[in-house]
Amino acid sequence: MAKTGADTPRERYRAQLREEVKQHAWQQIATAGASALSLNAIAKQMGLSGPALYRYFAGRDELITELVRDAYRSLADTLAAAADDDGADLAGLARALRGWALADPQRYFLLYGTPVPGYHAPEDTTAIADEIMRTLLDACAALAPAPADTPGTPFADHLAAHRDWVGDHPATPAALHRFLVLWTRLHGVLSLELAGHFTGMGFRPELLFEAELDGLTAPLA
Amino acid sequence: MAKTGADTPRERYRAQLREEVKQHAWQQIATAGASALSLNAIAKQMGLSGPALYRYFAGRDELITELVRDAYRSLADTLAAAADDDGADLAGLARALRGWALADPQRYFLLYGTPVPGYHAPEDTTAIADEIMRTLLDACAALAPAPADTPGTPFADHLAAHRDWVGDHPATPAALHRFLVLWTRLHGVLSLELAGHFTGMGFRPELLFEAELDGLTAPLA
DNA sequence: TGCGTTCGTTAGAAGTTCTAACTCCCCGGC
DNA sequence: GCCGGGGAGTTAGAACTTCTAACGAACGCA
Repeated sequence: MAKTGADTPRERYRAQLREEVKQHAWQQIATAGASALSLNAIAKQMGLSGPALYRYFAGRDELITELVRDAYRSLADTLAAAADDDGADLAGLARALRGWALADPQRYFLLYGTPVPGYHAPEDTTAIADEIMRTLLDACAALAPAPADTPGTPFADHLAAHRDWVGDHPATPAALHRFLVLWTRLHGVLSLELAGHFTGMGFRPELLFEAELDGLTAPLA
Repeated sequence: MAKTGADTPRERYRAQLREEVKQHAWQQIATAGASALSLNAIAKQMGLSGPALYRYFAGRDELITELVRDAYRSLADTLAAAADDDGADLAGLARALRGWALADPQRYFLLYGTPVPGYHAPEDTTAIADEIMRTLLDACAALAPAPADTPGTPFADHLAAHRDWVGDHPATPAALHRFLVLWTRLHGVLSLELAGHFTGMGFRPELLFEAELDGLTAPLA
């Protein structure tokens, strides 16, 4: 291997301290949001003084990038585990996504919330994001094994002509459409719920989530 | 009237300067996001020096609250105009919402994006938000005039028992369900599109939006 | 014309990110 | 076993931010 990481004791210490910083950062993000993340405050919490952390992170942006990477990784692993457990069952995946989002709303928002205008995610983080998409797409493709004879929706026809983004995935246009609908509908319910737009309305958001899920396992309208 | 506002020339000047500050703030938000909003930078742009703006806004939070209020007002007016033009046509309302969001994505995110953890919207802004919801709910209620005989979805049954939030609106549980589905699905597509999660995928997001809209005018699954 | 309100200013406190320079100690080679 | 290099942590400081306080000056109303 090229860079195993934990070679010398110094590198081990370095990795450990980086991990500790990230732990404090998550705690801070969960309580005050990503925009309120302060390297200074983290340093003070750890008993260090200000600029010490700049030995470990080039700046606030690199720390956030690292957090984004970890969050994507966590979600990808969670969904992969759910796919293994339930045999790529779509409802199981959706509920795993919901559980993951509810466990730490700010972490979900860090990935799928309001983007920071200047910030561009590095290549490797988008690769993990693609992995997440592929897990969901697999489940959609497995749901309707052979709908090649059905004509598909008009939007599916459009997708058939623009499927570069799926690479060599053997999903049918109908499966692609189902995946996009799955993604956007679940995100719609989840993000509004996490943002608190349903509070005070009295009804239970999880029932809306389940209702949307029921519609997604049935044929699309 | 109690406070007409533009009484004395001083008050007129005051209102005008407040408006000018907000204009610069929107410009700044559109390019760098809401979290990067700087009163100092706005003052410099206007040829004033730092603390001068504190005569007009108690602080950053009050400015943001004012912007939120204006954004809600703008969206409410846009939807109301669309409802008048198209006779409360649901598709027309949805397209008006989409157009409004695309015109200034950061403005949409300010209302429906990642919430600021510490911030709580004042009473009057939530009142305008309710007005927006009511416009959409009206269109949903008008779409299916008398479906009282149909049993409705399981989630609609749940809504029938928890409809305090609609006040005295005469919408059926099915209409409530349709409204929530409309809102969450449109927000799902819109927010992911505005956040750039579809860029690089090649397909046209507006077709996905229209496809979801087609499903919403038909009976729910 | 004069007085008071309000405006805009500068000064300054407390916070942030981040750079620069300095000390100190630990680890590895000899 | 020692001794030098490099990494760790420190303080100082620049350039920002929000926001308060105190000051002069200008404007408007009576």
